[in-house]
Amino acid sequence: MENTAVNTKDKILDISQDLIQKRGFNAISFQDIADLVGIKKPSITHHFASKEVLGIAVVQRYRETFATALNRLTNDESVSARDALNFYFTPYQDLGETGDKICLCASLAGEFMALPIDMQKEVALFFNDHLAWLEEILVKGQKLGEFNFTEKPKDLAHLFVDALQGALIVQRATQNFSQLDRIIRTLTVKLKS
Amino acid sequence: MENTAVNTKDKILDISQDLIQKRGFNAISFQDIADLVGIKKPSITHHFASKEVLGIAVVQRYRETFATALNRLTNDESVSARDALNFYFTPYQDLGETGDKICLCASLAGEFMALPIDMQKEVALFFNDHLAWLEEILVKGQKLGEFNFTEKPKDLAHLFVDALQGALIVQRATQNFSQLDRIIRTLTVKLKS
DNA sequence: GTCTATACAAAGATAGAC
DNA sequence: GTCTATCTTTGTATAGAC
Repeated sequence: MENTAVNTKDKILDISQDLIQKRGFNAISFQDIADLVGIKKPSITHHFASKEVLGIAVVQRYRETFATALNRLTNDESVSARDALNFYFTPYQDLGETGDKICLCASLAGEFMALPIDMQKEVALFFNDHLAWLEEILVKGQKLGEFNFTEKPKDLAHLFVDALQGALIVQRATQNFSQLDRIIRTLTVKLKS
Repeated sequence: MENTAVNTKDKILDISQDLIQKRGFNAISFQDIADLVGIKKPSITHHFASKEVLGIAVVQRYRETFATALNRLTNDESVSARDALNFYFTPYQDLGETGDKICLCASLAGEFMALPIDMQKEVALFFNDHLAWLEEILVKGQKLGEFNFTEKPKDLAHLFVDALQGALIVQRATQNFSQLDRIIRTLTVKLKS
């Protein structure tokens, strides 16, 4: 999940993502992005034809970065279900520590009806990716005796995604930055085998 | 939680709230509001001096409406903890059924860093109100033997708020509209005494 | 209390020089 | 690939008539 761009195009993507996670898509402008990248406003157009095109690129990259990381975990037989789940929490924990950023897709989902349709599709894919991955991990962990729970795996996967995304949103607003860690503990305690 | 305004000022508040719940604060304009209210754009200024003033009024009213309803439940001795909790779910369920709206404060919290400071404060108060109320109800239900759970009431209150808010956000994006009801069931099953 | 008219700034986007 | 210059639209806000 590193963002250390060398070329301008990636810098634009990095800074746009950062700004959206802080303020949302509709509250940022080419001017904001250009200022932080260190170029002039119209130069962005050379890399991304429109704000919509830029927005789509940002979400797509974000979703694919997660998909790749999650698939790697699932395919690696040496990684236990519990380790995989713990690894899943780390990006949320990193976001929580920033104090001013939430998940890109939570930010976009908050203004969902004001998004271009192609951005909406990417956001939906992101959540569905995560729900499916979590369900798979929970089933795997249950089968191998790592987890012990009575809920349906699908319901528990929903609970995890909703609670984690909600926790980041709520804790940023309330400035109560221990909340995410507490939620993670509350969620995982129920998996004790 | 009814919104059937008779005067223009309340109509502006109602429509603004509705639009923010759908699209967020930064994505809406006086023009959008005026069109739906059926007046001209500058007429809004007569009722609310600025967009910020309007925004503050919308959140404040929203927060106070909830606070009043929740306090009524807490003060009414004839209402059991379980009934109070079930009543707490109904606004979320109503929102879930719209298919395109989320909690006003979740929408605002998603673009938190792009909000005027006084709107931020109102949003924070809203969440803290709900967290405190839920904790109180959980403690009460536990004492009276209505609920049976092992988590700390504060942690469970966090889980409820985060999961409910998260569920509305995620289900709107994924168009999977059974998710909120499933989350509510998942959450309440753990309270079975 | 609502309107028309307008001011002013900022938005996204394009053209064309370098 | 980045710039300056410019276009067009839209945003919030104000002035003043009715």
